[in-house]
Amino acid sequence: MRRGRPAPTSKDVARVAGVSQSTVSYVMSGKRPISEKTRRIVLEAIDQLTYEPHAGARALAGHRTNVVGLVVPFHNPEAASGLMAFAEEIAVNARDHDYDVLMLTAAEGPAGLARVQRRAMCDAVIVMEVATDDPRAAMARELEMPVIFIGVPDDHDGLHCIDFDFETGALLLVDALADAGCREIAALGWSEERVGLGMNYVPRFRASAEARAAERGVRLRWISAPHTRAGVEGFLDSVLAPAGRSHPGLLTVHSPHDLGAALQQRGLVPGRDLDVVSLCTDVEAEAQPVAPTAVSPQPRDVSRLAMGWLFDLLDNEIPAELRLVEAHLTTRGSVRPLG
Amino acid sequence: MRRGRPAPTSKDVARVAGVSQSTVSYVMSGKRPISEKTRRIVLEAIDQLTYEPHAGARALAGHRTNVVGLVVPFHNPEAASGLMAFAEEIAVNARDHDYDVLMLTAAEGPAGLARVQRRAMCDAVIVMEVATDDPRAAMARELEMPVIFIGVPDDHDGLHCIDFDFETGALLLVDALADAGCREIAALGWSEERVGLGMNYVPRFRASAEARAAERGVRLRWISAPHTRAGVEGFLDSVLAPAGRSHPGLLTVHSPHDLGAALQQRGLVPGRDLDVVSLCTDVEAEAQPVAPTAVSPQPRDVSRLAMGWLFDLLDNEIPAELRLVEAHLTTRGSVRPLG
DNA sequence: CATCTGCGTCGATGCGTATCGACGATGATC
DNA sequence: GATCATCGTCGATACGCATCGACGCAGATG
Repeated sequence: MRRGRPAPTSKDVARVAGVSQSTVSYVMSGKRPISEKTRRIVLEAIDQLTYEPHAGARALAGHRTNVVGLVVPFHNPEAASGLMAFAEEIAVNARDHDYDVLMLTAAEGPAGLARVQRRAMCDAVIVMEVATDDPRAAMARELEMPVIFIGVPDDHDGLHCIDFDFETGALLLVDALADAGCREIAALGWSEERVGLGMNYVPRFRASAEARAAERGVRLRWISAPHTRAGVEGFLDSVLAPAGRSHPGLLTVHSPHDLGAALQQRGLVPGRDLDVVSLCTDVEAEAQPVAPTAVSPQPRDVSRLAMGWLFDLLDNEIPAELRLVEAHLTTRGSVRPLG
Repeated sequence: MRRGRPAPTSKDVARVAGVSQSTVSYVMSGKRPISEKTRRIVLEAIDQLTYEPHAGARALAGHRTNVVGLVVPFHNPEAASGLMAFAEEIAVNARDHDYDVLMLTAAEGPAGLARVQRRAMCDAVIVMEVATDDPRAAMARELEMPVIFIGVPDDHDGLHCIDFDFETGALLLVDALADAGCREIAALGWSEERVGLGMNYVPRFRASAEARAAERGVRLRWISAPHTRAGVEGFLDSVLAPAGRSHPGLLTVHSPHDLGAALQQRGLVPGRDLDVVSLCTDVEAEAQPVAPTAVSPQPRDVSRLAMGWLFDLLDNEIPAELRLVEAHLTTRGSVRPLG
């Protein structure tokens, strides 16, 4: 950390290039035609001085910050790895468009959105982990800048929402087990703690799974248990108690690490002694002793699409809409082939 | 998202309050004495208009952005939960000082630091996961704004570095085992992948552990194995092969989840059949079947101290220095009491 | 009563960029 | 050869705030 010369300004560039400051500006923005010769001279001067425009001045004059706000949910070690992947994808996409990312915390609530708007700190905001009854929804409707919600509030009228297609994901998972001949499915859902946060995808996933199970004539039981070792053991006890009965299948959310261990200890191998499918990321799945056939709520896909949408919104007026990210089943052999 | 009136400016506040714009500015900054009466009138106007200063204009005129850059390392699912805790603490501390956080990715490298400096996007930067031979070190020395490194490059002359005191942590862990009467310690270190990234704490921790082991007359073996189920099994095989020998102790880094399961499967209970200590966060420790006595590389403490230091640096010229965060041993009963 | 000292406020200016209107030069058109 | 559109560039201005110098007014001092 040392004192150096002040950063070069566009005026400096203009002087070096022998043109006016406004010409430098037009070279950078391309908003007016510039002769090839002038353009080259200016670009050379920019290069030579390693000039970069002052972000504050640019925001002041141009009413654009080239920054997107990202409201990150904290206190969630369970999904931390997914969140990091999400944030990384956001950041990388932003840089590709010469945008930066301002990290905001969910702790600020709706007021945080109002703040960044009034202070003109960013051009748009992405809000992660939106709850069914999220107070930020009302605020988002009032804002003058685009807001994209990851997740779907009950009343999402007038909001730009995007989420993984948990409903189709549920269908795929139930079908995978039903196709293998399962007559009963035991499901280990999200932890109570997560459910309490009111995430919309919880009931959506569940309702969809139940509907499809009913269609297929399969009995589906949701078993409430914490994702701890003890919780998993309890889950297995209650599922496997009527042993050797009618071909049970397991459906788990987040593929708790202890489940693999608990099965192993009981000498049960998924794909041999029982069928297991999971809703979890590929990383989570591969970490299991026997990687489960699974649907992944593609965090990277969601954020990439969200960013694409966002940049579109910055330039064009697009009506509010709910977008879903396609669900795919990845077969990994934790389900017995039929017959 | 709707069109509304333009955001109020300090001039609007001045008009409402019946004072000049500069008076409004001085009320907000406190850099000149203001009578209590005027102050109240102005604050009321600010409140009434829900005025907030334009960040760009403020940065342009005041040469201060009230933003800190945070360079986040990605591609690290292993430590994702620790990183999130770290980032959260940074963000919360920043907001306490009316600062915001700009999220930068390590992918930009040293150029990223130069960029935010020249564009005047933040007043200081925190760099996470600094490697032994980090190219950002040289860049940091050239920058005119404070840079705090989390981690210690080999040549950290002229740099502000802070890190957990891994050396003392190693002493505490080795002592815990030696005090329990262990004559041999098998250590499972960081994954090869992590070591390849050149993190300074890896050799520091290891050398310190070895030195203390030698002092205590304990044999310390580092065993290289991936943190997978198979890797852990191999580790245990090579450690426990000469069964019932001379009271072996296990020292693990990051407390791989599979270790607890593998021990359980072999019918071995830490604190009864063998001694286990770990270098891992409290969250990781509590997630184990038998929570190990451990030293936690307090991510929250490190980031809190880093932010305190940073705000100090913004106001005062402080010579470069290496600061270490105190290590503590948390006893959890995975080590047999002596005798 | 004249002078001095602070305190509290105002006006003016600058920060670096984007953008608008103006204008000279160039080539096309009749 | 005169007229006209088009292209490329310039100068001036606005953006919203922080800061500096100036100034008026109070009370204190001789």
